[in-house]
Amino acid sequence: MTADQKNLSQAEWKVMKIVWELEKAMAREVYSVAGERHSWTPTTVKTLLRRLVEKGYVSATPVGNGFVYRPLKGALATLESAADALFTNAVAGATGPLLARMVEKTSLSEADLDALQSLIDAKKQSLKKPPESKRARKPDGRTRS
Amino acid sequence: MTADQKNLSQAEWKVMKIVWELEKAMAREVYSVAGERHSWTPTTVKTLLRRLVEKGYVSATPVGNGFVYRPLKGALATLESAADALFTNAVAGATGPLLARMVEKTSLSEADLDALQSLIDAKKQSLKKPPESKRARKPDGRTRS
DNA sequence: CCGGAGTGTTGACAACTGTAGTCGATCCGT
DNA sequence: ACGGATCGACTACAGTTGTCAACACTCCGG
Repeated sequence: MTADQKNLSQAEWKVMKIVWELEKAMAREVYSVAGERHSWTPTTVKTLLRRLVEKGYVSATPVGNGFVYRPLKGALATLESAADALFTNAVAGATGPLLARMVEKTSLSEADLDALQSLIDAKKQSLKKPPESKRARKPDGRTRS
Repeated sequence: MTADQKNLSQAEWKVMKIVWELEKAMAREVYSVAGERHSWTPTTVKTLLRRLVEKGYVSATPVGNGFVYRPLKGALATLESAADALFTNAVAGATGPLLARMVEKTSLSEADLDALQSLIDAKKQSLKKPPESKRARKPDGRTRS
């Protein structure tokens, strides 16, 4: 599915980031951004770009002499699976503190914070109330004790 | 620093996880756990273990014919820097949703949730109150009322 | 004291990464 | 139409990673 078989290497991630940022990027742009951001020669970027196409992360639609590169996988989804992998390596019990640190050192918008808060509230609820499986109960709120 | 120059590869992470779990592990144990967990031959594990020692992630104190392996870097710290790297690859604005997803799909204890909640509350505060940054109100007294 | 069992060391090797040069095709301005 | 600027394809190459087999060494039980 939206899953990615092939993993990205660090350098590839950097290029992907640029592609995601540009949304639809022409070689030139990618080269220059990558150039000043990582001091990579154009050739290096070309190679990485090619590998990304091979791995199916970006599409290259021909236009003019070259291509226009476009991300095929969403940034969020990709990051998510990377995060998943990370948590897989986490020793049981370390996930909590880990998340805490991450929340701590990441600058978030108010909306993000709100979202997280509700998430947490919800989780707390399902902890208190025994894992009654599908709490189909639509959040009509007032669970009033 | 507690920082790690060398990065761990996936396979290495898996071994590290075992070492962290065992806390102090003898070859035998690592081999067997790794064996049934990833169907690796002992030799493979030996190699990984050696590389981990080289990279400074585990110590090998001689005992008997072999060694006792012990983690040198804490699991949390290591995970943390991995998480850091991950966020570095994140496109601006994706961090919030990413964290949300992570919190969502991770099972957390009540304590963890509480911790996160306070973190979030704190963050919200500092957002509302102008980023007056270092409000290092040091009790040198007389802030004059 | 000896031999088997368990360990670490070496050596291998293919695939994947990080970086980049060279070359021929192509496009645009003049 | 021509030449310079671009661009992608191909090639290269050292270093890292994933997996192991062979071999040599040490320790314990008999």
